[in-house]
Amino acid sequence: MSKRPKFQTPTGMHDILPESQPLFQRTYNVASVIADFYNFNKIDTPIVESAELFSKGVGLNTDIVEKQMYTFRTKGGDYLTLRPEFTAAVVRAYIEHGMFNLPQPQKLYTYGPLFRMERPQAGRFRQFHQIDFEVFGEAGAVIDAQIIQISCNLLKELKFKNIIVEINSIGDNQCRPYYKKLLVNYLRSRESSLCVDCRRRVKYNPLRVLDCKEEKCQPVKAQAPQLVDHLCNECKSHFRQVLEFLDEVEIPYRLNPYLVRGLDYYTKTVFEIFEDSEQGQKQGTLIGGGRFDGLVKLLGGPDTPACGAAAGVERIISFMEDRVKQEKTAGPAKKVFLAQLSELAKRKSLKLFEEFRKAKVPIIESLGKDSLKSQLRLADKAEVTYALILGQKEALDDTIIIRDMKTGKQDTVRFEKTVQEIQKRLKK
RNA sequence: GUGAGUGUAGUGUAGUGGCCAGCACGAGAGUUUGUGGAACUCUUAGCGGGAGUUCGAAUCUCCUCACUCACCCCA
Repeated sequence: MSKRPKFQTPTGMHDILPESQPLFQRTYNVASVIADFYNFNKIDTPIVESAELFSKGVGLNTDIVEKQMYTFRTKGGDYLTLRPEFTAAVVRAYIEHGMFNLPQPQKLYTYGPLFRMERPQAGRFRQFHQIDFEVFGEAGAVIDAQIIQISCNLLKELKFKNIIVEINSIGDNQCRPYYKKLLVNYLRSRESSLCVDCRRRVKYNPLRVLDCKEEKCQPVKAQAPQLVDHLCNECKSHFRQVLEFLDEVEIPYRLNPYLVRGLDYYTKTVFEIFEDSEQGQKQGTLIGGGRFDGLVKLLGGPDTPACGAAAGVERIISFMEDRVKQEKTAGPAKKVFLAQLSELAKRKSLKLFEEFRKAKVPIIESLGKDSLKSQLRLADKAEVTYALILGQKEALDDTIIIRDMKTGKQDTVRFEKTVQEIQKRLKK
């Protein structure tokens, strides 16, 4: 790189430059249209929340809370945290505003920046964006399926072709504790065959062992008791129903008994959606989510079932980038360029520009430039259809030249008819 | 937090101990008088930083910083 600039974006954080704005815009637009169709209402929550909201909501011994939160102390002595995820914040809002008193279900969506202090790498940043959907007050398996369907539709609308849903059920407070015991007992018996990390995991987060990619642990994993086999009746039938609904809407899914998510609040259904390709493997989860029936109560609200999903905007966009390179990246092309020459013309140009604004005709100016040549060069680069040339002579005569940039044909028209004349020509 | 790799103008690159660190694209100005797209000319701007080895360092060593990638975990 060049001489290192004095100021740079902090590690893992990025400027979203003009050229990538259209992609973000498009993604958010598609999400909004979908959210609107499925009757989700938009909500925005603050970027900072009480630190405790996340430690309690997400879970004290999750990685996110343990080492990834940006937490700071206010003058008053409160601890605030840059939100590392949406769900806890949206749940807080749901409770705080008594939305449980409104007709259920309440469907909410939001999008914006999130912060996690991890080492950045492909598809992972310290400031990143998610689009988040949450449904409150509906316990039925249809909702789980619908959330997954919405997630898939979002990707489909953004032209993803080979997406695959991985799904699992991690039970609820009835069956999970029992299963955990079973698993721990099993793992203890095989402890010597586990990798170093997993031996530690057995103690504080045994489910995570199922996630381990160490070769050493694979055989142990393979023989481990599976959660699916030990679900209570309710969870079992819930899971079966979710799958039946997915079959119904023909969403391709893959059962992954090892899918465990890193956030403590999940119950029953958990899922992750990937692009089914090599790059997809590297980039990781595009959309992840699941049911969290205990969270509202945990955070002080009434016992309320809920289910949601969150989409990683940067990850989605990184797939779209290659595709979009083929398409035209330029924004809507402007059609008219205003070139001027001399002080008098400059003054009149300033006024003329305003008339174009009032008429809502997009136009590019070049008031800072003096030579006509460089102005026309700009007009050429901008690929406009017409250039307006206002020189000393025209300014004095109250006329203006309209140049057709394609044919090079020029007409002189009355200055006060400029906007009118351009509008007429653009209509053709 | 652990490990690996990379670091030359705005961008992409050449240059592995020694001639003013080249090239391309970009950007800006211009090639007689007020007219773009081509050509030509000029300008612009760089060895991430620091220390060391050496007569001499972009090049070797060390430190540091940054970026990238992987582990972990996740969107």
